[in-house]
Amino acid sequence: MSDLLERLRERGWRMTSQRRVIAEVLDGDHVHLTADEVHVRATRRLPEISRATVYNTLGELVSLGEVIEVSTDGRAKRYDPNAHRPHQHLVCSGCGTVRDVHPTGNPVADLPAEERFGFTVSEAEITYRGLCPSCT
Amino acid sequence: MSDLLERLRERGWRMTSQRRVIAEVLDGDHVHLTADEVHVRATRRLPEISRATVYNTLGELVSLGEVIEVSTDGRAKRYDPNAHRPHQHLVCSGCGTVRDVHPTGNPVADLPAEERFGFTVSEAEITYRGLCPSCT
DNA sequence: ATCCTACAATGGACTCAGTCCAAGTCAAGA
DNA sequence: TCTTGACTTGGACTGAGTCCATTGTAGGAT
Repeated sequence: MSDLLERLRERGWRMTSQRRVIAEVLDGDHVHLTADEVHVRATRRLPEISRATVYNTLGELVSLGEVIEVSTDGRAKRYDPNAHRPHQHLVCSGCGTVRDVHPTGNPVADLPAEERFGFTVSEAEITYRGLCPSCT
Repeated sequence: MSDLLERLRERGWRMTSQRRVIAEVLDGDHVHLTADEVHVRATRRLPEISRATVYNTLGELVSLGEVIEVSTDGRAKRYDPNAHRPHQHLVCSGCGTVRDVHPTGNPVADLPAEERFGFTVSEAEITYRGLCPSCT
């Protein structure tokens, strides 16, 4: 994740302790935290960080393309730092766990022209649902 | 949609004017209204219908499997009465218009075993995004 | 036709996720 | 080390949805 900090600095981001902590919290694979979870974890390292800053920073990371916003359940949005390798999501209907997955094929190609209603289709977002080993 | 009312009556639904109006509002193809939009339209026919009733009724229709809940944008959920023919959604990134679409192939099959993390995968929900003819 | 009652509707308070803003703070270039 | 504009803060606010005590009523029983 330090390469993330590097990239951000190169783009002229002012590096504050808040932003550093948020970037650290988002480090790892299969990380899909809500803004609130990010806030809780960030607070453990930097007690006075505010909710507004967490929302601001996550929003910036999303517009910079460094983090992806995922809504798997219609409730709080989740933030996925694995933005540089295209992937889809597998969600457990029992406990809500989310995993990054890589289906075969090109999903957009599976939508025939006569089903496109004249749209220019650029992207397909897939949410697989099922039960994880411990919820089965 | 009268067949919907029929099915509901058979399942022992008490038929009230509120429920009838909500079912009528949801009639049609490519209908993807938010709860609030349903409420506004229902109010035109039955001025004193309450928000709570709209939410209750939509929730019941969803648990009965007569309506599908769709969250295309992480904001308000949308309600799709086309529940008896499996389909996916194509959303315009410009204006938010939603169309029901039918991709070829079986999306669940495109997720290889080694990408399933031991989950029992039962379903795949696809959101295609792009620009509609008038937003292009 | 009327009565009964369990199921349904109501509206207002409440929660949860997220946004907005005016005021204070501070990173980093001069 | 000074300066300044970008960043942070907390609290008020919004939008979507839930909860609940009270009131109303569909539809079976009489």
